[in-house]
Amino acid sequence: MDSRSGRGGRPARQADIAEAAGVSQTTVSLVLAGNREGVRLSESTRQRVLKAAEKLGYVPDPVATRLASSRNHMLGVYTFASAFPTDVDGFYYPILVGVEEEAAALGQDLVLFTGTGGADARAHDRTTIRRTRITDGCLFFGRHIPEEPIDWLLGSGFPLVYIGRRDELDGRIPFVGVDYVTASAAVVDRLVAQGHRSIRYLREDDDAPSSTDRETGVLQAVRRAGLPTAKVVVRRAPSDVGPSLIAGWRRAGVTAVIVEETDTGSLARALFETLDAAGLRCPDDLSLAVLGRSPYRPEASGFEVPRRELGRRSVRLLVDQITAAPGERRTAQELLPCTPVIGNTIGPA
Amino acid sequence: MDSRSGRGGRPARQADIAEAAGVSQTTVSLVLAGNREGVRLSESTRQRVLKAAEKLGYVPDPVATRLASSRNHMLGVYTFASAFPTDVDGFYYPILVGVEEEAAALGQDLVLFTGTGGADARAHDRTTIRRTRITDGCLFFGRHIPEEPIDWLLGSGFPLVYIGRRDELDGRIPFVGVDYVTASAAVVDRLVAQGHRSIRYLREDDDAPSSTDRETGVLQAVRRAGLPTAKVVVRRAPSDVGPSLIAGWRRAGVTAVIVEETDTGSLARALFETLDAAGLRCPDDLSLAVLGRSPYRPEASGFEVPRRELGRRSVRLLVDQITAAPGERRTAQELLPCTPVIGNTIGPA
DNA sequence: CTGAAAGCGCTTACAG
DNA sequence: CTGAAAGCGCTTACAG
Repeated sequence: MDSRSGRGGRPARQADIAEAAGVSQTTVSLVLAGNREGVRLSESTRQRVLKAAEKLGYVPDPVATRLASSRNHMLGVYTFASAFPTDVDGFYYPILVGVEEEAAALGQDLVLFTGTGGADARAHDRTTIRRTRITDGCLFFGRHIPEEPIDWLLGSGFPLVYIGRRDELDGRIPFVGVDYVTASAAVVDRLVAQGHRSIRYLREDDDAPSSTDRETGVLQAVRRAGLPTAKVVVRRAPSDVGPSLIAGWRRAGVTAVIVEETDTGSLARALFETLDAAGLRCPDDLSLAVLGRSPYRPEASGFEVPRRELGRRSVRLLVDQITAAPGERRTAQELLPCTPVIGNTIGPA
Repeated sequence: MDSRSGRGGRPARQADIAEAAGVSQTTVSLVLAGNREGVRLSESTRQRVLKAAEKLGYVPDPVATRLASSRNHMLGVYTFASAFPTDVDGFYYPILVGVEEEAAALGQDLVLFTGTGGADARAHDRTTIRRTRITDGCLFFGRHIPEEPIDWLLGSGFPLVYIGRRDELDGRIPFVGVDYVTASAAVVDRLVAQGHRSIRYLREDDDAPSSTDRETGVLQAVRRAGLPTAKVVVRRAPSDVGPSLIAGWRRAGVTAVIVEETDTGSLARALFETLDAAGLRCPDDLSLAVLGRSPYRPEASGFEVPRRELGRRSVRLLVDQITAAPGERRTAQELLPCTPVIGNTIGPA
């Protein structure tokens, strides 16, 4: 049995222990903090304090601890995506799973910053973003990034890691990204090896790094194959993907189409639906490759983004940043390789 | 342009604003807190303070706010389940989605308490659980509940809501649960209406309320139908579900089997696999009903647990508890109805 | 080896 | 209408 609390039914504090053990509150703090170097306490005092703490059912107040010291073993997760990953089929969910796994493994709690009302109504301003400072460090993600508040956070020395490559702010943003360039080039290589000479790459009309990198990889490989790059890249909003686009390609002798699958997922989907509606089958009528795996056609050829690993590594990098001495903290940026997906939509030209 | 911070590059505090505006820090706090009743401030002071705050890019420190006051608009999520919902197919994920949606709608951030290392190694003791107090209130879930720390939290007046019905601690635990009794009885009614007279109910050998309630509903309906209840309930560990069990039922003339789908999901799965292995088809050879929807056989007849709604309502109840005056806070307990699933595994006896 | 004091950044009576 | 002071529960120099 224990008394379960300090005076008045509230949870016991260090002061209650101090009183019970006949020592100062400072001493209690010292004892409970464990063996900090340079501090020596008599064994008898230690025991008395420990016993009193046990008896009173003492548990440190995490809020006070955080205010007075610096670490609280909480990591933030903040998203600039239009929808927080509440969607079961969402692009972000596997990333979150990885984040959660690694956080648990490293003994960190997670704070999901969702509280600003509807995702759309949300202003990613400084006030909103500064709330992340309640944590030891924060993970950010989303296709686009508001530079000002991130700059501000970074400038204040707050540890953060972006999930996804970022080149804003003179490359000062630490991130764990995906090597879309290499993966995308490999897809083109595969098509070329199958004899395809007239290829189109359908991409979103939106310049997030993940899209830009895919395009870079595609063009690199096209050039390397000695093919003309002029008409390869086709920018389209999902709503502008229709029968006439496909018909035009076929007239031009196009034999393979590549499409990107991003966090919005709608462009690839629009293409699949248009192909289906036109009665075209892949790879019989046309070879198809997807840069990233689509839930609507998981068997398509292309590559898979290591989303879970992305989450895990981001957490590890963030914890590294938090742990590193502020002086020696360098901008850490890493890229993860994608896994090729053989699939069944690429055939000979 | 603004100076972005107080002196020395650190984020601005109220004291910095006070200095800049030539008022006291108290006044700054008063102004920024908005219109608290009984406090009147001259418009000119207000404006000066607001202007200075804006200029310095002031954002309140949530930790300090929480320590000094009581609310910080963060809700906790804590699980006693053996696995935190990191599993994509996990039972808990839809609940979490509901929690997140509603939290966002109500302007609350979410803290996921995952940080105690591996789920199994985790000791749900007071120290671990008290960390939830960093939030305004916390959601708990999992089949089993360690009474002592929950009692302790409850006793300290900390708002909490259990996701799932609970009758421990003399019914003092607020919860949002599922009406398994009614839903399970309805399933039996359906079987009886189809002429089934010899029914077996396969359940886990584990007494969580969700299992107990299903059994209660099943037995209620069996009794109501004037059928013997003696042999209806069969308790089995998933590993003990095999061909001999099924063979025995068939010899005994059993025409319908009901199985529960819980958060572990393994018992229903074991049954499906055994039926498949035995080459039995439902409803041709045997009618089958699942109490809860299984990802392994979503088309099975039975009912669907309103998991997303469970999450949403839990958040609402929790926020109600937080908002209510401590005195008038009553134990709030509610049960949600399940959605019947017609399915294709029930046929005439 | 131990304690008194200041401080983390706020809120909240309590005075004027 | 505004300010000085105490307090939330800790940690961390700084003295002894």
